[in-house]
Amino acid sequence: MMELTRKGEYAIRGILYLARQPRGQVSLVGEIAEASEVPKTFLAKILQNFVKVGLVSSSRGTGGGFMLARPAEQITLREVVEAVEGPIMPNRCLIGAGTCERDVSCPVHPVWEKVRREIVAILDGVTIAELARD
Amino acid sequence: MMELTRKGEYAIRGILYLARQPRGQVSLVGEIAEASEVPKTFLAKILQNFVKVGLVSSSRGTGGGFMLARPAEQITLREVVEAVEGPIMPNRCLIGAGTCERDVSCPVHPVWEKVRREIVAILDGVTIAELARD
DNA sequence: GTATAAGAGGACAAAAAAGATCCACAAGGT
DNA sequence: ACCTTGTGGATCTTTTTTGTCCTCTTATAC
Repeated sequence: MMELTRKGEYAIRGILYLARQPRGQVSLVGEIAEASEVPKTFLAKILQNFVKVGLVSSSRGTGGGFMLARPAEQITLREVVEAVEGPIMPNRCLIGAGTCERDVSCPVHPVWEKVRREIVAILDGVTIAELARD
Repeated sequence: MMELTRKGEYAIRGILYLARQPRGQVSLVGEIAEASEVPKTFLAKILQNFVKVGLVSSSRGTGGGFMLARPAEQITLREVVEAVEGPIMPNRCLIGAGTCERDVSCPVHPVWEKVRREIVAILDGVTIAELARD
């Protein structure tokens, strides 16, 4: 239960690689993939997610590649995880058959909400910079 | 990411049904399934899990069925979830390709450990009795 | 002791999600 | 033009989730 997927793991590995490069240095998918031991084509998709949410910037053609779009100190672990896994959402909720659209008559709803907030708080409190300096 | 499965939801619904029955009253799978809107055969499996970990007791034959093995006040949400989903484990860990058997050289490990502890603490703090009284 | 009424356990099937790959295309550099 | 590198879509495989079925065991009732 409640497990980070491979995609999430790969995402973290990938962004840590970028965070460890000298400022302004671009890296190629292949290079990141090899160093992080992540399947190259899969990592390419992950990097696209990063670009889409503005965590990473990319450029094409010769001399192109990827680099962080902001300093690693300003990227939280939560952003990285959510970029590839979507919003943290431990519930989906129960009781009766209802889709449980917001608490009404669902006793467990508040518990999951609390869990969500805690996880978010923890992940928001960790920056990629901290993690990158091992 | 980090989502409770249907099985977990069904498990909670099922045990809440049992918790709402008068002390000593046994319930049939079919009855619990219908009231909780859970597929009967699937619920049967879930109840087996409960029996295996000692949360619920069962008896066969005429007049048989299921009932809580202990008062609902002494059953935590965590026990229910773990009975069907296994231990709460948000990581599986990263960095390099290693299986990451315990922290050595894995910067994110402590973060997942913290997440795990928080979730466990929250779920341990909620009893089925509380949830059952709606 | 035979019929009946449960749950137990295993095998299996369908559907969904995760994990991974490929290819045609776009954009930038030489 | 041609090469290099990312983009986006389609597709494929594997694993996990979700769900069913069938046979066996245990217990009660007649």
